[in-house]
Amino acid sequence: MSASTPSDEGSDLRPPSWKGDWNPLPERFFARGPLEVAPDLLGLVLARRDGGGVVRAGRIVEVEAYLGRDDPASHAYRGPTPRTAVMFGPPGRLYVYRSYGMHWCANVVCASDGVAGAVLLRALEPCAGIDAMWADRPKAKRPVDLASGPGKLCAALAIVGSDNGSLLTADGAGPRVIRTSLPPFPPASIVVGPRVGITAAADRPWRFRVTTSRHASRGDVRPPV
DNA sequence: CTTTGGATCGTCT
DNA sequence: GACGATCCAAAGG
Repeated sequence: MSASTPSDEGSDLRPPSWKGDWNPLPERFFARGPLEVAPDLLGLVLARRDGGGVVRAGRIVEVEAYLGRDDPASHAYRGPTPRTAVMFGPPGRLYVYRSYGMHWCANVVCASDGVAGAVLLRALEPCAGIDAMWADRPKAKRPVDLASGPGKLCAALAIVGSDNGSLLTADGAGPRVIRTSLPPFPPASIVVGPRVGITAAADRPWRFRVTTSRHASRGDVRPPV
């Protein structure tokens, strides 16, 4: 009809009905190049159970691929250092670093042992443990503020420096990447663009995000002049 | 809605 | 000593 219809995308108004599936992805999922792993992460769930049994979880809606020695924007570009050692280790771990002296950011380590590569987790659509997320994101005003950015995402899931190097493929508590019964995002809803917040190699289109989710971070870069 | 500037400190030069 | 893979509040349209 011609009458204005309210936008009923649905996934923004209510959290997706995650059924509590707990199937951590195996190491072979991560043992590929970051450019292959990054788009495959969209629609999967990042989850963690903390000591109190509270489960926090959210669908991944935005990521960025960071290569190793070939990528001037990567922390691994100039070779391993104490900070970046995890990126050069086996796949399926979490690489956590501190950003601007204040925030934590989390990456999934890819590729093979000895080869650096990672995917930065940039935004989640919260599914579970939302009360706990609000508690750890006191400055958030709207639900889309809870995890729409790499620093916010870590705060929402209580990811901190001591999670650096943790094994994503294990059973049990801790951060995990989980395949769920939620339907995947259709390929047409995934868009590719330049990475956010970098100066080196800023033209490489290695950011992947789900356009139909409003939980992705801002930062679509202006068109080139 | 957009733009701007400040916070804050580990890491590497 | 400089620089961030960021976030937020404030101010202007």
